[in-house]
Amino acid sequence: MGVTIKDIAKETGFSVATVSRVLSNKVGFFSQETAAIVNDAAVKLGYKKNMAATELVTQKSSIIAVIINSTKTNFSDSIIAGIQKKADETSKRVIILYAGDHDFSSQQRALTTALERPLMGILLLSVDLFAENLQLLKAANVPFRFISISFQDPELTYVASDDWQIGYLATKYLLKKGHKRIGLAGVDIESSAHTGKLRLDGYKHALAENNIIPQKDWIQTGNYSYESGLQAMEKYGSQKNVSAIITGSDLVGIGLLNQATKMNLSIPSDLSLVTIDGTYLCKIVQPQLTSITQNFYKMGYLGAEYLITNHKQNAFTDIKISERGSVQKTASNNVKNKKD
Amino acid sequence: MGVTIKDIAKETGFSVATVSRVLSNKVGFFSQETAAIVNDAAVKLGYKKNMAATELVTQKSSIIAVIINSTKTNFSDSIIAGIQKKADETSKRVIILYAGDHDFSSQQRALTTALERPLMGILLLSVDLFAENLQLLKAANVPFRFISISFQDPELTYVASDDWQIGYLATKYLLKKGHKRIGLAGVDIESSAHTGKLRLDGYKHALAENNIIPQKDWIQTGNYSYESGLQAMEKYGSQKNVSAIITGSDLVGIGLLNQATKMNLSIPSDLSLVTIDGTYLCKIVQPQLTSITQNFYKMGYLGAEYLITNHKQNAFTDIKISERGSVQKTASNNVKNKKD
DNA sequence: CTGAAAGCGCTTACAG
DNA sequence: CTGAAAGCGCTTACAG
Repeated sequence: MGVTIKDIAKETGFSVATVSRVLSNKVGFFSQETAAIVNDAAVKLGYKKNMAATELVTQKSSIIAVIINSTKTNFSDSIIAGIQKKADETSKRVIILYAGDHDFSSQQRALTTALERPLMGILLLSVDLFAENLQLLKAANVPFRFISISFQDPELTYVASDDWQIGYLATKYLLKKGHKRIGLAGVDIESSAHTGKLRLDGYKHALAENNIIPQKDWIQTGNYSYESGLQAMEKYGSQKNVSAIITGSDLVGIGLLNQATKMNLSIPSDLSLVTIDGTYLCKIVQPQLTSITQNFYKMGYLGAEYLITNHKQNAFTDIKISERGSVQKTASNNVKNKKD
Repeated sequence: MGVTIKDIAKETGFSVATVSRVLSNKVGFFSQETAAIVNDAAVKLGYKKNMAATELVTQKSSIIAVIINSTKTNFSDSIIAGIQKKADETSKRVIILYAGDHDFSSQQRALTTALERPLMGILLLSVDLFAENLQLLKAANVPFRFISISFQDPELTYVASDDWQIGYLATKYLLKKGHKRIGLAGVDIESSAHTGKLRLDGYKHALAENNIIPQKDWIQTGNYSYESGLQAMEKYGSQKNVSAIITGSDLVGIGLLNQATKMNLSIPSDLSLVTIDGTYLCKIVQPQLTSITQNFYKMGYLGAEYLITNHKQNAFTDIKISERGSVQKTASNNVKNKKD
């Protein structure tokens, strides 16, 4: 159907071997004149390389497969931008595969689609793999790395934020603002990734440093979704057991914000909010949300780099506090409203 | 490296031909017993088909490449979900390629990555292709179809909403609510896709039916972005030349909403808003935005279907009005505030 | 610097 | 129902 190197060989009188060498730029194996003739012919005939053939014979590929959840992880765009950047710099190709919304067969489909062809490696963006699918991945003998979530399992390398530090930092920040009754909402502590658990630990550690023992109802777990935010706020209730809340994601933060408004609590005067992620969503709500901001772009960039260079270590990317409008300093009125 | 059909042939004593037939399920070409033996061996050896080889020999592929902008098109998830659904139903594979943010070389990279291998077809999600890249695509002799934007060029088939109807419907809706000074903000009328122009036409048509001639400053074009919304609202100013505004996308609507708040205008009492798209963003802002809601999931589903079945016609998916909290009925106070 | 030839892992007429 | 063989479009030792 299409134009092949054979056609170019015929057109130019060179052998397919020479044409191949020119076209895949095996420097030193051809003269400039030959190259010019072959390249001209290629353009003239509208040649396009069939990578299926190349991949078959070389048994490798310049393709990085990125597997992502189809759920609203509004930060994946930044991660992908980072991956794409590194890929461009190193002449790699990026294809993206949707793995559904924590759905076993969608995950498997994505994985299979990726593994069915030669691949440079696989990057998984906050995909919490089912055990069987993880086996599939491990067995495939293809380099892979997780991005934005971390694991205990030493076989599972990752680039992520230091989630313990995130929990710790957010809590310290609120403590410094005078808050003592600080909630944590919407983090997932059931997942096989230990992101949520780490954040919880960091949070507890910071509180402990200030001799505060969190009440049970200060911690409202969830799954990082908008709905988790709504539900958490309902649980907190309007009695204001807490004066500030750390939310597990921007969407949780917004859910909490909206539910609070519905309960006639106003942010930040009645309740302070610090959200984890710091994506554009923080800026398009009112008030804008103060966040522990993750460097998603860098995560992608570094993830791709480590995959390409076959680096084996885990890595953390930087986090920072972005002050916007959802946290208020509080002095002593903390204790006043305390119910217990 | 990996296990091949040759290994299975050796293991089972059958020829590679037979193994191939079983594994690719060429019914009628093998007995059940053979199938059982071969399949068992495949599982036992951990066989994984090398699609590069299959694609090379069959000269075709079950892969649908989806090309999307890396910008915040927050509806692409729904479209992709629709595509994925149809693909699953018909045993097709979906790979996604990011085409950057209206960037020539990113577009080209995405296109090339796709075209470099056998492909079932290409779906382009609101990608406004540069002329040269469009040539590349047309020349490639691979079926393709645009989703969510439409064109005049008969070679460019699409599945989208009827954008004229969107403009018309939104305007009619506001007219029915008593508004007479109605703005249109954030639509792009420069693009090669004529989405923006169509919406503008529909808007004008509806106004004309009510003998209203839009003032020049009622129409503030843009590029569907959050910033377009902010800027448009600044242009409208607080004098309230308009009593209601139709916004070209949810992000435009939110930008407008936030800028209006900053200008001490309250929605909907001072200004009504109808946004076009109706994604989840409409529900996470306060007040929630009334929208002309597009059926993105269906767009994806239908787009994939038409691509697969080689259907040549364009198609429109349904639109509907989703009433939330950003439009107020107005009786006569329209004219009072009018400046001119 | 160039070419002839083998081979990557599959599929599929053709013959039986 | 099964097998031998050709071939998809490339790459790359090997020989010159």
